[in-house]
Amino acid sequence: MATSRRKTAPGRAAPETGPAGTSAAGARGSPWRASGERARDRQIKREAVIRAAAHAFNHKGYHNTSLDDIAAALKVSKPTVYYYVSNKEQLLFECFVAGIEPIRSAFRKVRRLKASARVRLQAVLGHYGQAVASEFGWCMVRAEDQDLSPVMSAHIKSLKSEIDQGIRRLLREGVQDGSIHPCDPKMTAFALAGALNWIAHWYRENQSMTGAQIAAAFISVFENGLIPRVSAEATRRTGGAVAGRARR
Amino acid sequence: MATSRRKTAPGRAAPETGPAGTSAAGARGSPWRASGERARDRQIKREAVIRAAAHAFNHKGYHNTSLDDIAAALKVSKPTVYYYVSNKEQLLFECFVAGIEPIRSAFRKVRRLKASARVRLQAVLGHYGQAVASEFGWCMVRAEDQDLSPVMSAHIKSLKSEIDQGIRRLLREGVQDGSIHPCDPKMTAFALAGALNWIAHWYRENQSMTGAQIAAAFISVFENGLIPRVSAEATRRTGGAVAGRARR
DNA sequence: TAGGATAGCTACTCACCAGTATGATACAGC
DNA sequence: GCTGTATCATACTGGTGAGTAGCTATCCTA
Repeated sequence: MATSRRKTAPGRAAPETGPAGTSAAGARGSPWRASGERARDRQIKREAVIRAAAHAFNHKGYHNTSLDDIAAALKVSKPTVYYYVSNKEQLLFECFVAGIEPIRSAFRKVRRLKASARVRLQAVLGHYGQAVASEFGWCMVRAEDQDLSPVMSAHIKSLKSEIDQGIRRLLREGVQDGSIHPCDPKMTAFALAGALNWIAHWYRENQSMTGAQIAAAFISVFENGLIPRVSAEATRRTGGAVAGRARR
Repeated sequence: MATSRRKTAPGRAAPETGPAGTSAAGARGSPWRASGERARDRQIKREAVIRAAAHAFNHKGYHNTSLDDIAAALKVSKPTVYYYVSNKEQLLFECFVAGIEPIRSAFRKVRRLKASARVRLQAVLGHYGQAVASEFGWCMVRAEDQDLSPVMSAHIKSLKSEIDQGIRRLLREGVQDGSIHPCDPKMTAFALAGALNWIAHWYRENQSMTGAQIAAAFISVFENGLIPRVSAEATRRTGGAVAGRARR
């Protein structure tokens, strides 16, 4: 607790979150090429550290993973890990960001689509499910406020909220354009996200289904609902643009 | 790791799981009444310990809660806590059991019902949701294999699996009796349980909705599905016993 | 009223682990 | 070859927290 923030190494201002966009000087044969290569090397190694951390957190949990474990997995020593990230918390945060980024990008992509809200939601949920089933899914889903400093916690909360609000918006739009059955957007968003988030608890690689397949199966459940449909096929084929005045 | 199990106090053979069944001699005015009262006292205190642990785990997480914290909350010292439970892991396990028991009991109750499988499932899920939103919900849902010894882990897994299988069975029965839309029972059970489990992540007491209300809202989402229903009301009123031959 | 069980406390031990001080090596640029 | 910076290791510190040793007090039974 009490967030013992350190002075983040005086010299090189740590790259922090950003993907350190190839720090100028590309690799076009210039005399600086070597230094550019170094920077790229560093970035690659940094990502390896984050990936190793995600893997370890995934399998043993955040608290049961020591930085020595992560270092050992990379066959380096602990200070080497600290050379690439400033502390354990930041490591979790980076994993979180790596996990959530694909979802944010899915929202952006979908925004350009000219389909019914339900179809757009479907696309987003598909990416969501895949992200949760990815290596970073666990970190994304399980990054607990409890384990993080207030600053990190707030940052993560806002990112999560962004996703939540995006889903709610699609739901509202769907109810309006008649492609989604009238519902409470808040509760429905919680139910959808919850089901998908939970994948991180039981899914492990090498399972019989891929993340995409699971997401598809879940979406089918969400869309149809438990109550039998008199004519599921017919309703399906209308592509969502059905009469939206279902009840009163 | 490596489970540094200690030798579990030689003297008093810890009560372990059993509810310490009122050690003979009831409480019917006999000279042993006092001792019976003592046993009851002990049981009450033990339950208070478990409840305090659940509360602390709930708010701060398992790893961020020390037994000193729990002791402090009860205004006793740490060894006193150890007087009632043998270790921290067992504490988590007891919380888990307390959380999952209502769900098991819901299955038992429902078994006697003479309704369609969907209605029975609905009842189970209602209790499930309420259990997850209870004080023990967090412990039930978040008891991680990673944090427990292999024995505990196996025990918990089997209890969880029992619930999962129960839901799948109701789904299969529902598809057969026509009260549930044809679906993959495994994936559907994962989706349903996942959505409900996730409640433990966001729900806190003093929220605007009660556990029962949330469960009801979720069930409505599950039942209707996202695709609009041509005649939701009509389908609803049939109480589930609709023509089961929806699609081939 | 002695003796044993019950219930609780203070004050420890011991292991683990995040994070660091310090120094060694490799390599780039001069 | 010389100097500064990047990269990594060994070996430490300091704090935290699970679990315990051993003592005290109280209550029950004989």
